[in-house]
Amino acid sequence: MPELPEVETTRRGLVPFVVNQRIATAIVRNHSLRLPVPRSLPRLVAGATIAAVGRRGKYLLFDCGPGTLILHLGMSGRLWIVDHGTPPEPHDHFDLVLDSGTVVRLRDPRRFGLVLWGNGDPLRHTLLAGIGPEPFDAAFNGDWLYRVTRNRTAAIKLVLMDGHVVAGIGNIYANEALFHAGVNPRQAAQRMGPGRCDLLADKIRETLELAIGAGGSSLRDYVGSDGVAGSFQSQFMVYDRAGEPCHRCGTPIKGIRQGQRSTFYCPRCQR
DNA sequence: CGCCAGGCCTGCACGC
DNA sequence: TGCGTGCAGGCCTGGC
Repeated sequence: MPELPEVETTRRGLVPFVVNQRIATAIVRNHSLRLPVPRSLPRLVAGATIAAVGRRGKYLLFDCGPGTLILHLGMSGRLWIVDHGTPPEPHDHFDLVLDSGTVVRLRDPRRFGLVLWGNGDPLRHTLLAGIGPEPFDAAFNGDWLYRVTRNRTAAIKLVLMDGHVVAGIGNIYANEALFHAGVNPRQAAQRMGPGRCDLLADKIRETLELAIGAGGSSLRDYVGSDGVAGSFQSQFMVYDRAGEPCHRCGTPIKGIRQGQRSTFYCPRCQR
């Protein structure tokens, strides 16, 4: 599901509908997400005005003044805008009802998502405190990547997907960024030299930027909050292309398993 | 039927 | 004894 580009697309789609809007109430139809939705949530958000919608990694942060509504879309979560009175469908677990008559609705069939409340600085919340630098932050660069990969014997792809190393990169964009950097996903992280770390950091940013520009990738469940499907999947170079010819050199794309996840790469372009 | 799917936390075993 | 590390398992539904 949604990785950084999809969450960022969602965030941008929500902003015009929710910023400076007052929350009338919240409706929790199913408390059993990856962690229980707090029983007190409706009481906490009712009457608050949403000052901003932020993002940290794949977490969405609704700034409600003294506290923050924290949402994570998990694997199959989708957040979008419906009119007040729109009947909920199966897996519509959570509504944020605004005074304006707009409803922010969470649908998440697999229920790996999260709806939480954070008091004070949301970045100090246990689940957010340890997240690595944002890819578009100055703190994320080749130097950082070089530093955090020292002594890491794990494959570079697994390290990229570790949220403590860099925020927001999941399976799709790890695969895609490694292709664009010409790095073999099985490469031991510690064997990446400074030059390759620089290149990889650049390609991560580039890949994510392009995906955000395309409104993210629409696979299975994901559609942007404006209801418009993203189109970046048409630009996938390797993801889900096992056996198909590399767009650059024609060599069949390889599909392997790493850490119980699917990896795709071009054995010729990625060394 | 079994396997796979965009995430990520926890717990365990291991080596230093 | 403690740490970093790296796996496996778990949470769920739906599609093939």
